Amino acid sequence: MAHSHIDACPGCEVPDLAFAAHDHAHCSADALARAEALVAEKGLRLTPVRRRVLEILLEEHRALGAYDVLTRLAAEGFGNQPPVAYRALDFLEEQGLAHRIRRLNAFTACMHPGEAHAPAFLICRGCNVVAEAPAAPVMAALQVAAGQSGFVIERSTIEALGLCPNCQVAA
Amino acid sequence: MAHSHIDACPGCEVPDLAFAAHDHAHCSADALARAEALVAEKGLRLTPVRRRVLEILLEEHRALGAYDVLTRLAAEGFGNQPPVAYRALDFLEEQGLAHRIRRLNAFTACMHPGEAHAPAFLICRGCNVVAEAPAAPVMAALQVAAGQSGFVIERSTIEALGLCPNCQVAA
DNA sequence: CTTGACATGTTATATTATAACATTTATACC
DNA sequence: GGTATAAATGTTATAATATAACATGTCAAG
Ligand SMILES: [Zn+2]
Ligand SMILES: [Zn+2]
Ligand SMILES: [Zn+2]
Ligand SMILES: [Zn+2]
Repeated sequence: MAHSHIDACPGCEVPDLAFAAHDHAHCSADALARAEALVAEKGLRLTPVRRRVLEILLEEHRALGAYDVLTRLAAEGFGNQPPVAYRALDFLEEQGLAHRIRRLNAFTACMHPGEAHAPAFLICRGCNVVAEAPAAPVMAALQVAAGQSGFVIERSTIEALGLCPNCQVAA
Repeated sequence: MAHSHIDACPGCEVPDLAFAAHDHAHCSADALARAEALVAEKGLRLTPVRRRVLEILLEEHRALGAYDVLTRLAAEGFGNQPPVAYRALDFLEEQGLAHRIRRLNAFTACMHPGEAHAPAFLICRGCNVVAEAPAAPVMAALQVAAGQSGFVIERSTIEALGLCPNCQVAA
């Protein structure tokens, strides 16, 4: 690889910078490479459909609906029925390579697959960009709130809707 | 009212106790009374459908799908088409009398309407109970995470899926 | 009592998601 | 290589969730 990914890497290691101008080709290529490594390591297969769906999601810091993905797949000669898209998306989500954004009924690529992370998302209603934010403190606070009633958290959904810096200026 | 609601009131003022045995008739009656007061104060109308939908949601600490609500309404002589349920649910949500649980595509009554609160939800996958948890610290942490990238939060979704104390024992 | 705003009823359709089964493709073993 | 096995994909059909658009009804103000 061209450089260390332990260090800051706009739009990739510091995903909040999804809102800022950055070398997105790098984001995308890097996430794909990590995904391939991760899947190989687990003895799983990043088949053509799965890989293509991931590439499509990686094109932008946005979330795509399953049917948007399906349209793209169909145009490229893959199956054109919903399960084709849903199965690939489900696989990617299970492997932590994509995330479901519940507020949007849509999916977005994970920009740092392999790193243990409980994701929190910032969704801009102006430009539709979706960014992953550092969620450890948020999760910790949620654990505390849950723990007070003896509730054990298994999965959590943390999504914030609002305006990114650019879109605040525009408004 | 029978007692002060500033003090602790299981299942109502301390909604995490939705998981515990409590006087739920009290929960329900109190939330409904508050809702009526709140709506009157705003010069809005808690019409028969809206009121009935709220009552239905208040029956249990669970979330109901719009079509579940619709079935109930239809059986009681209200309209039997989706907009009847969705409009009432949307009204209740806008007025803070009900909350949408995105993970479940369902709606749950707010157990302390009128109090300013950014809701966080604990969803038990064993018994399907949904509890509101104190979310201020969670929101604060999320604000910090968002603020670092200049993102301004307008609305947020915080939902945790897991097991309540009872269901942990059962498992 | 009429007007205007709000609420409800109704028809139709859009959007999102899954069940069930057939077919193909890749892997494991001989 | 050739078969058994598992995994993935394709396909048909349908379920579940949600909204657009317009007609009708209700209510309170003037
Ligand atoms: Zn990028
Ligand atoms: Zn934006
Ligand atoms: Zn209760
Ligand atoms: Zn439970």
